[in-house]
Amino acid sequence: MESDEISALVWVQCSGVWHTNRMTGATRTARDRARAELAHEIKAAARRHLAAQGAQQLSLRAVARELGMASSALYRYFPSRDDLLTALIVDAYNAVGERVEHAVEAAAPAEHPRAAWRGLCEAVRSWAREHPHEYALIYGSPVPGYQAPEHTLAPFARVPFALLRILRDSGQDFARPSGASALPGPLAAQLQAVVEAGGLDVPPPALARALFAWTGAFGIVSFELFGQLAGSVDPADQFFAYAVERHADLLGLA
Amino acid sequence: MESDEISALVWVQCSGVWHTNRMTGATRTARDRARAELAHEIKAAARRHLAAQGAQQLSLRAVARELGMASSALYRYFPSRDDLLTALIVDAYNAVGERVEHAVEAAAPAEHPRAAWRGLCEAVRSWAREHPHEYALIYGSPVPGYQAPEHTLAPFARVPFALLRILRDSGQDFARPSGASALPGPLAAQLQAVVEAGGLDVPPPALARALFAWTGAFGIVSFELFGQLAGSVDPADQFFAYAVERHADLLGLA
DNA sequence: GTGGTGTGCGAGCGGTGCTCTCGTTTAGAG
DNA sequence: CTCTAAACGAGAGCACCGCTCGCACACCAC
Repeated sequence: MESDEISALVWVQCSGVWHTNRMTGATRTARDRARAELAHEIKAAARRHLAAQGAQQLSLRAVARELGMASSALYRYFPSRDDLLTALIVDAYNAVGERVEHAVEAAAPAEHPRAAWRGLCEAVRSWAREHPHEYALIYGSPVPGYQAPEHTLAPFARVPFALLRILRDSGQDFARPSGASALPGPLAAQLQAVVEAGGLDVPPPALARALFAWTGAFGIVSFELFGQLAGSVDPADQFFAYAVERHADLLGLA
Repeated sequence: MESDEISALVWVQCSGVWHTNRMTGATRTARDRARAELAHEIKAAARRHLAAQGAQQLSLRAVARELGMASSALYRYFPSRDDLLTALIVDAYNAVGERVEHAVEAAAPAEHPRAAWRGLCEAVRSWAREHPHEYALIYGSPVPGYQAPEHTLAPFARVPFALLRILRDSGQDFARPSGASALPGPLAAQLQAVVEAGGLDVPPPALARALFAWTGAFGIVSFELFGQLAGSVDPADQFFAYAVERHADLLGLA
């Protein structure tokens, strides 16, 4: 859920000062502890504002007011509004990732891969419905010109990696063509590059099915949260469950 | 593409003045013509800014500056920034809807339903990639607290309706169970209500498959545009084509 | 003509992100 | 222990934002 270490690292990188982090390892000075605590409080207040009104309305000045400090003091902790948002993005990725991993774990993925896939999907959707503004922050339209920093990559990848682990442990025989026709050449090559770059242990056809299921599930959740399903299947509980089963079929999960 | 009649109607409703529209029917006064022309120019300038920097950065004052007028004068035409954005949303829905309808039409949907579905998907994706900020405006995270006005519904429905027309004209025998198991009771009931409310002519199982394909295709386009596919299948041409074919299979399109 | 109405303009209000300066406090080196 | 450099919080200020209001001017129906 929290990722203060990562945020602290970001800040230290921004200010260009490294010795404070290197010095004694575990024991920190009082100032460092106060700094970490205040940064945590800033993020907590910002997260409250985010949950209440969305990223668009998140105002540094309002956060500073709530904390009883001058707005300019916030810039000692987050160099810009975008950096604060990035910290919240990382936290959100970790929150949904943790929720998903717990749900998958609880379903005993090796024995019941289909139940694990169901758990993954339900975890994503329930978290999204509980934190719609945080979901919109990470899966909605990005801030124009926003480029995700490198350290957001690992938290971002937790959900798709959980899906790939389910597939890997599902006991499928990936060598068999599994009835589906072979992938077109260019797609197979592209996916093979992904497999090698990411050190994955599923072959391209399974990766293609995983991407299909992943994008499909998130497509439904996004449409539901962003109001595109209003007037058709809203609430989407039943339709989402239906789609999850269809994807499970396509994934070959028993 | 344009929808100035609708926008004009909105404004007239907002100002509460109806006689100007009723008066002579076709012939308008010089003032009315100037008004419509200027409203059109405002939207055009706003669309340029939207395309250049996104909805977040769209500033009424900047639009006014570009048009050489005082910012307060804009409020004679659009009561608020949100109303201007709503006008752009309607235009965007109509733009993608028109593009999709042309693509479907060009594919002779009755004879080649699968090609029509391909055309629909490629039209959506190509329009989205050409107008990413406008796509984000309508399919990304909505402005917090934003409630779509009634008159946005018809433009919004053009794409899903095009898909339903393909299905209806595809010559499928909807009476046959088509191999798939029956829908769960609650989902069937929910979809039946949708069918009746919308006057649709496809049965619930086909509607479920249509929703599945619709949300799936847009899920991929959104993920691609919003950067979620960076590092895996980006650009997503090959994967998108693969997903379109899988959905075509599930839709039963020959 | 004349009065009502639509229109553009400028000033202004409260808000925003962000910068800079200034005094204070603190941590670590000598 | 002293001294210095760094970090800190506060405040003023800049440019910009959405939006409101009052005021002139131009138009149009009567």
